[in-house]
Amino acid sequence: MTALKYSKQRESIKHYLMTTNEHPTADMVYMHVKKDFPNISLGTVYRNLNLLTDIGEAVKIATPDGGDRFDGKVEPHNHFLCTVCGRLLDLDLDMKSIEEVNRLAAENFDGIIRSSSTLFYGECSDCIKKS
Amino acid sequence: MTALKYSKQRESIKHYLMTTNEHPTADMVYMHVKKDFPNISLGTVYRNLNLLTDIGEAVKIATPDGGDRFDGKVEPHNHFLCTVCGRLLDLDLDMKSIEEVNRLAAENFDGIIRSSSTLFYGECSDCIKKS
DNA sequence: ATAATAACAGTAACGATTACTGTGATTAAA
DNA sequence: TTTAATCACAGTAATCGTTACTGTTATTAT
Repeated sequence: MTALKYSKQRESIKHYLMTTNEHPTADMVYMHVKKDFPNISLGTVYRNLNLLTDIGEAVKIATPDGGDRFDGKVEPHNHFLCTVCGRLLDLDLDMKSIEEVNRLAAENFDGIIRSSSTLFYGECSDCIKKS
Repeated sequence: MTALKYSKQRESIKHYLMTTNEHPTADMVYMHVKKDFPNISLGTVYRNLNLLTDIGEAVKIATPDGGDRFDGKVEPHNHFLCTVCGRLLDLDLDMKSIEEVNRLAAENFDGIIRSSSTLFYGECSDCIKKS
């Protein structure tokens, strides 16, 4: 209900999220945005990341190894976590497949499924080359 | 490499994980096991949960809302997080569907996919009834 | 311009998790 | 079945990611 007020800092955070595919942690966002706003506060980064997530302009990705990652790509898609190097990569399934999974899941389930997020595990191409 | 030594505490933690479907947090495990071992340490719970996870006798589930959950059911299956009440429930897809998803994902992906974990979001049946 | 207030920087507090330390339990070997 | 080695423990301190607080600054509506 409270009006949303513009800020350069939020603009910068959002721009970074939308132009990177690094799936940065809050701290990575902080370090990056610091280049343009040397005295930005980490709290500001967290507040804006959560704000952007709440209004649907960013996505929060939980991983079993430490802090959350953020993504400026809000269209439904999935992620791959390399168990060797720890990198988080985009993994696009076409919408049909995603919807199909949700439909299959709904068959044996006694509630309403609104969305889903799949995290795939394995070895990324870079780590395969090195081994 | 270092030998694994038996302990009643680990036994109890593992037993609880295997017989509940609550997907407890570390703290919930702590409070439960405390009934049998009143002076067990929370550190012991964490150490053993991680140990069990490492040796494949438990699974750690990351959720975007706070602490990790643990599951003694290690066969591949997925989970549903109710966005209303916050409960985490099992959601079984048959193996065929899971494998199919992994196969579909592998088609557009340049690495090896070993496993996947899908978190579904929506409203559980209890919360639907109440609304 | 002015007033109202959202957003900020800086910092303190918090909750979840891990690391450390000295003690006790389990295991393998004598 | 003692002994010796060491893993696991309880208890506590430290760390890490995140959120909350406070006084100041920037944005917006009047």
